[in-house]
Amino acid sequence: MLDAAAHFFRSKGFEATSMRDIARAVGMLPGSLYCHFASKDDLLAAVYAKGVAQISQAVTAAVERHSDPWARLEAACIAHMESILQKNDYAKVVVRVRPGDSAAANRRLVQLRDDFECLLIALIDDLPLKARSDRRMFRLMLLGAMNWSQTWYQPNGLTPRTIARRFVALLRD
Amino acid sequence: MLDAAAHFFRSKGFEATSMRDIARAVGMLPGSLYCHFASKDDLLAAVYAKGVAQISQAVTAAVERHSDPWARLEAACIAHMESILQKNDYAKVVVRVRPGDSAAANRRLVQLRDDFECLLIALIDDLPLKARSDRRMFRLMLLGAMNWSQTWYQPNGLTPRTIARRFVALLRD
DNA sequence: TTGCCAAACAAACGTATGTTTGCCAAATTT
DNA sequence: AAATTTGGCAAACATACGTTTGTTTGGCAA
Repeated sequence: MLDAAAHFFRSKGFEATSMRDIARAVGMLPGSLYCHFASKDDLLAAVYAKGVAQISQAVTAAVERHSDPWARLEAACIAHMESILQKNDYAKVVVRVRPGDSAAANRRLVQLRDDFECLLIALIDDLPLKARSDRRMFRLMLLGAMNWSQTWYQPNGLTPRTIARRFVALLRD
Repeated sequence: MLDAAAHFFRSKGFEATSMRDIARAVGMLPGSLYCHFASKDDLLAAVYAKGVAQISQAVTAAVERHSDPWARLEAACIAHMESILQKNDYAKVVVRVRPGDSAAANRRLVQLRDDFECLLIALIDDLPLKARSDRRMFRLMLLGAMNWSQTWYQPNGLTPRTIARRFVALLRD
């Protein structure tokens, strides 16, 4: 059920996905979904949480393999890009669905996103930048560029890995 | 009617906005909207076109006041950011609504977006970058960072103008 | 064998959706 | 002054929505 929900949320968006879509995909009747989730918003929250967890996990695992601050940031970006562009639907939902799309689950979704962003903040804090550099702006620029890539990315073009590398390179040089 | 539609499309999204919402806002009955627009998708296309036109207009006007390539790009970014963050609802809809949200109007919306992006392409082509630089990546990074700012921007924080300047500065230095 | 419980079914709930129809008054054209 | 277009009203259309209800089923523990 989570898989089906993630699939539709990421491909059609939250509002455009109906409980009937999900039920049909898993071979159940619409009402049966409510044995497992109290509401559509709850279902979204579950998918969203799993998505954030997967991104966080991929990023932390990638970061641990490096010690140089720039290498760690690059590894994080590669992991992030691969997660939201090709890995699976859960991570994609996190970028595609706005927390505000579900008034009921809004707070939980924002909280999940914020938790994840702490990872990036720490990585950028470790960077040897000029004293004047605006690290917050650095983060917002990088994360924005990455997340927006879901809009234009095509599987037959550049790989998520090289896109991530070039983004980091553009900021480093 | 366009104003009301733009307002709801930008604040609630396309799917979550009903024709009744728009009709109520302009003091008409739902059916009366169809005297002016053949469908909800047509209404979106009209709003979207006006939004793209406003951004393009603001950007070209700003660019004309400068001759230095970097100054021109910065002016363009400032105009873009002010358009999509504070000016009016039409421009905001262009960033908020995905062309795919309306299957019927998809092609027209994508076309409009592409037309606008040509402006940025030309500006970046004029930049004195190292020969190896990936200008396409440069553009996607900058545009992505700017468009995504709609997610985190708060009116009481940094102004769109300074955000744009810092984005450009991060890429130049 | 009994009792229980979770999970799913079958069917409907009330409401909201985009859209269509027939009509009418005011404005515009002839 | 007559004819015609325009723009909106009133009401309904058919469908889709998230959710609830009462009931049935399979499996497990006492």
